[in-house]
Amino acid sequence: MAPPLPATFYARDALDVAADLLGALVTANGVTLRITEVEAYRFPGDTANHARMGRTPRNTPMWGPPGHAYVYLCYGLHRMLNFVTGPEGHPAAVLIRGGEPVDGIDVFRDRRPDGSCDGPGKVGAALALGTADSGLPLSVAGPVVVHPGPPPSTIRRGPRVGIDYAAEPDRLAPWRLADASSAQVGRMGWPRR
DNA sequence: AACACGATGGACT
DNA sequence: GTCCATCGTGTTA
Repeated sequence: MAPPLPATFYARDALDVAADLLGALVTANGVTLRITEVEAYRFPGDTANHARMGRTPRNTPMWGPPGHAYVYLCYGLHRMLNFVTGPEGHPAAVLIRGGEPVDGIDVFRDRRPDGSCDGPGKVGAALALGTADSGLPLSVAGPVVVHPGPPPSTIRRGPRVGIDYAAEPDRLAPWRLADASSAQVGRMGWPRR
């Protein structure tokens, strides 16, 4: 198998990294997903970014070097997986919003009985992630690893979802990207095809 | 110390 | 479409 994506892969603008992550393979706790949907959270000037108010205990991994996981608890229930991007001290990240299971299907089926993995909370569940995984590197053997994978033939772009608190123009910025031909993509919020 | 709320998902009308 | 579970986190006092 090809080596994991190196830290230099992540050391770029989050939007560029997001596009190149579509098709990549993320492995954790016995399941591998081919990434089908992502969202970029940029810096500076992105009022949807968790780091918009500065450094806090939760978002500390975002301020560290690229190529690390940022996992946080949402609504007290869902663990959301992000990949830290950009140089150290630049708190940007890509949220992994969907994936197709390509390995560990039996385990995946135990965690996602209906087979769907078309939302960030579902990705966290499918990979059995916890906040203890926040800050771990992605480019070396460990609990969470990312390998290159076959890119989509067509990328769909639309505004990010669940960020009504953000100011214009961030709220409408088309920084949500997906494999246009995958079924493991959230249905809501896309512009007309 | 109190409090409001969320980068959601599942159930239900 | 609506409702709401569930709790860590950040902000405010």
